[in-house]
Amino acid sequence: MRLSRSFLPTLKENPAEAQITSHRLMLRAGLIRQTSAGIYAWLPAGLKVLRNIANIVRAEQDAIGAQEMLMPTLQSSELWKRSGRYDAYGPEMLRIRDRHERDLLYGPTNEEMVTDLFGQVVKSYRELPQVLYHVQWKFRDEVRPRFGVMRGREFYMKDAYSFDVDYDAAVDSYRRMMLAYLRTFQRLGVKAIPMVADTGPIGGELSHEFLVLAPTGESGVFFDGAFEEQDWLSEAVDISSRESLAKFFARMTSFYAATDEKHDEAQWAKVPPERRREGRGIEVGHIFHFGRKYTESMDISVSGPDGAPLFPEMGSYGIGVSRLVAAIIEASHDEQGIIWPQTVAPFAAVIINLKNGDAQCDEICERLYAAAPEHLLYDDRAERAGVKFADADLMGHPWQVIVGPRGAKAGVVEVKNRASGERSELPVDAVLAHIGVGA
RNA sequence: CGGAGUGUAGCUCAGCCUGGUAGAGCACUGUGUUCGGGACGCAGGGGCCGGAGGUUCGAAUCCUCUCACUCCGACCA
Repeated sequence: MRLSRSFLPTLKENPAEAQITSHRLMLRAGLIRQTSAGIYAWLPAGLKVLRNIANIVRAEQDAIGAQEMLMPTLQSSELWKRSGRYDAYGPEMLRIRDRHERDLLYGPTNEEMVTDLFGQVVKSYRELPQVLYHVQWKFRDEVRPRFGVMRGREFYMKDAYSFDVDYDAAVDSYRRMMLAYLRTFQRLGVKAIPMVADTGPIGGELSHEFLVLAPTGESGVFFDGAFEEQDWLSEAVDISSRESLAKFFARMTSFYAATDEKHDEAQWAKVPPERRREGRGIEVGHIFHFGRKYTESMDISVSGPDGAPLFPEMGSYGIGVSRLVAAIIEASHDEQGIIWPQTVAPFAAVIINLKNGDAQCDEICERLYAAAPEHLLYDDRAERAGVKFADADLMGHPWQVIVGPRGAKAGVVEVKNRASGERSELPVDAVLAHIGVGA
């Protein structure tokens, strides 16, 4: 993308309505614009981030055998009346009436819909397990939306639903999902710690929340520092083996981790002092098993081995994709702006042309940019160097490729790493390999 | 939903108390100088002062209603 032609409105000043860092930076870096209270338009760069996150989430869901589908945002009230939640949900649910006076709602979640669809299709226990997910916009009419997309009313979320033949199989599904989540967050470049959670109004036994560590988090967290050392991406787990899943889960849960609400001083005392970590966290994911709550209340069954109706055991698993954009920024920024992890950054690098119109600078920039225009932002604006540097830092591209007349004469450019601040001079031909872009 | 506030140029804000032809900085357009960390000069463009009523010779300013947004609290992926 050429910055001179882009719809990427960076702001020098802080918008008055933005209170927290991530909200300020998202507005200033041109990622979002508010259109109503708690409702945001995602501008091109913001959308790229949202998609990058969602695609990593998808890859890890697919890897454990979950199948992506897409359910609508608007749902019929009938489904919710069947589960009894139409009346139970309260004013957080946005209720809509169509021209035929039929009651609809903008979905805050999809248990009812997915269970109904499942029941229409799956007729035998032999077809289990099934894990279905989608990434879709949801709406909860928060009394008081705030903190930008962190607590918006409309939000983008991945939610998955598992259907299993019995409790033990449901636990397997739960553990597979746990592994997928650990891998997802690791790939997203954030530290997200699973904490035992309340099962809340939905009920159930197995439940974990994932909290991204950030100083501005809303919950206090206590956890074993050994967690930070784990590499879940190379963890060898055979997801088709109950034994292997159990072993992985036992190891994972052997590390202490709890929010302040669930904190247990006695257990905490057993963690070696040098490994005790206290901090704050932002909830970005939640997994839980809730059994037959919906299959029974909605009367959705399959034929069991003995021919009798069998009500599948369910679990549901959410990741707040839009909230993650803000959470990642809360966890990764400095005075100058955002510091994107490479995997989610809207652009892998920005090419800063320090002297537009200089034949050598232009030529080098164009050559570099042509290698991967979709992954590179080319700052070809007729701005002064300081403006370009400031915007580059603000937008948080992992790499800055700085092309100035001095280096151009010698055939070198400067490469700056946004996270470490490290700078190095490289021959033009070595740049793309260095930053991991292009062929 | 209780309490408190704010709506004036694209952004940040002044002007309102004490009514009298709408302002600043940044941004934008033209131009010249400048040019590796948010430059400077000159010349410009841009506002139904959130909306509707009212008071008044005259309303951004006073009064009433309304809409929107923000903050504090209770609530929350």
